[in-house]
Amino acid sequence: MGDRLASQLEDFKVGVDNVIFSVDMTLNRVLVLLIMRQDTPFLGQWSLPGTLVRKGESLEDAAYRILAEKIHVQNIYLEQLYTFGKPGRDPRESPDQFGVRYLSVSYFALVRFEEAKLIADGVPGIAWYSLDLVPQLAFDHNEILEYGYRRLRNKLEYSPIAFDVLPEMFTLGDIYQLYSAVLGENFSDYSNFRTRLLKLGFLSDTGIKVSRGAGRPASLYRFDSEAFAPLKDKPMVFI
Amino acid sequence: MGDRLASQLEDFKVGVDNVIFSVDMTLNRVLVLLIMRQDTPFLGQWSLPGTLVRKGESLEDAAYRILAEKIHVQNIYLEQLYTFGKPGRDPRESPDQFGVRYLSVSYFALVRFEEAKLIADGVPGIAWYSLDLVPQLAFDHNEILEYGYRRLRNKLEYSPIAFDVLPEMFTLGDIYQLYSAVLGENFSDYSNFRTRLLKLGFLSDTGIKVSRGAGRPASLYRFDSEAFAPLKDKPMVFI
DNA sequence: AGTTTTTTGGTAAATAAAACTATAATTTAG
DNA sequence: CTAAATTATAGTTTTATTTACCAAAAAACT
Repeated sequence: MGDRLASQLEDFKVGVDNVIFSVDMTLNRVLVLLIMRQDTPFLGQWSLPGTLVRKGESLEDAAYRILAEKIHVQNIYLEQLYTFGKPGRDPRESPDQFGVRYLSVSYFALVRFEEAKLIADGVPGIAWYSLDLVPQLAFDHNEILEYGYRRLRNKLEYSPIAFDVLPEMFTLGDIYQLYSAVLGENFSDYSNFRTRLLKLGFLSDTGIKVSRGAGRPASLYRFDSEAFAPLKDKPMVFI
Repeated sequence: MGDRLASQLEDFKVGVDNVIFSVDMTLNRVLVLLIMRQDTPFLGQWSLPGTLVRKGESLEDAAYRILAEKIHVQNIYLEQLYTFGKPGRDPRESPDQFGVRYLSVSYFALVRFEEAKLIADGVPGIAWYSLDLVPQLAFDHNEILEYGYRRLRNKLEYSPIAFDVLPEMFTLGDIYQLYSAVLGENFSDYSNFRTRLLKLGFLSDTGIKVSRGAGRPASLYRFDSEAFAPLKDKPMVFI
């Protein structure tokens, strides 16, 4: 930083776009939250929920603001994803509208499906889309979503983010289902997956048994954040 | 994106700051490139090499422009690191200078020390700093550097970035030295490190032997990018 | 009542990681 | 010039982990 010729510099508006994932355990689908745009450009088209950063607002604050505007939910996992800034990525950057660029700082978020109540106020549409049914999105949002999905897959392998989309209590089969849905079928043997997971030492058995259709009833487990805390920085493998 | 009240929105200048790492194999030190600032704010203080993004320039282009301005070098590894945008991170964001924010998109770069010729034109200072001797930097650059160093350590474990800082030809001992310098002493047994590395299958022995002081001469190896290409997306462990 | 389904708790074989040993080829010290 | 020290290389052995597979338990389904 420190160019002399201010006239050469670009002026930016900075947007924050969120890739908000969730999982519907009953239908076993990975979901992403989409908003139907009510403004030009791309009016009426589906897009990632986003906003332009306001005065005095940090990027993360802006990301949380969108989240709070669109869904009522307790637990939110949020981390920065990537920054997209290719010239021309936003049609508002028309050459006649002299020297305004639109940057998008994207954030990656996870919420629990059952806890998340969508807020439809003021937007013509808001919906959880199954990942395989996502339509053509506004701007470069398909690319951003793709980036977010890659992050989701990667982090599932070495980080306990699954427990931010799973319900508070879950069966080991639920976790396996989630991993299968994201990482593809037969990514690992179920029995081995179970033992590996339990050996990590931060899943506590509540003792409560639930029957889901046929088969022996399963134990409900809970993520024990106190048991996890000291392991936070140790490398661990989930798959 | 799509706020109605344009007056609430912040106007940004966007900067790109590079965390450029290298390694001096003879002294076995990890190095980062620093620039002495010739402009206010922080005039005369050391900082990461950066620039403000120009009209029509992509973020990555800006990152490459800095690199090209500061060092002559063939091979460059470059990837986006993180975006820093907390209000007040740049003193030029004074409340009187109405509503201008400074965002920094940081990039992570690796170059080969012997091949990299520093270009001191127009700056009062440019230097490779050993990581343990880095002074207080301008802006939030110490934080950015810390972030970059974490990325360096992480990527060394599962990605072949070592070969972007090592010379074209290197001994297995060189790699071990590099890993020791970054990851700390005795991170692994040398003998086991060797066999693990060779088993990955993309280091080719040139047959050339070199003597570095005492001891049996070592074979020079070379990173075989063709042998690596098909393994690119397979998970692999270096340490 | 018997079959199917799912959870659960295992074992055995294959692989990989960690610890360790020995030898080769050089430089350095005496 | 020779012995000692040093570093590279090539193993082996032991231990731990991963993978593949098996079987009983506890429920639903037919």
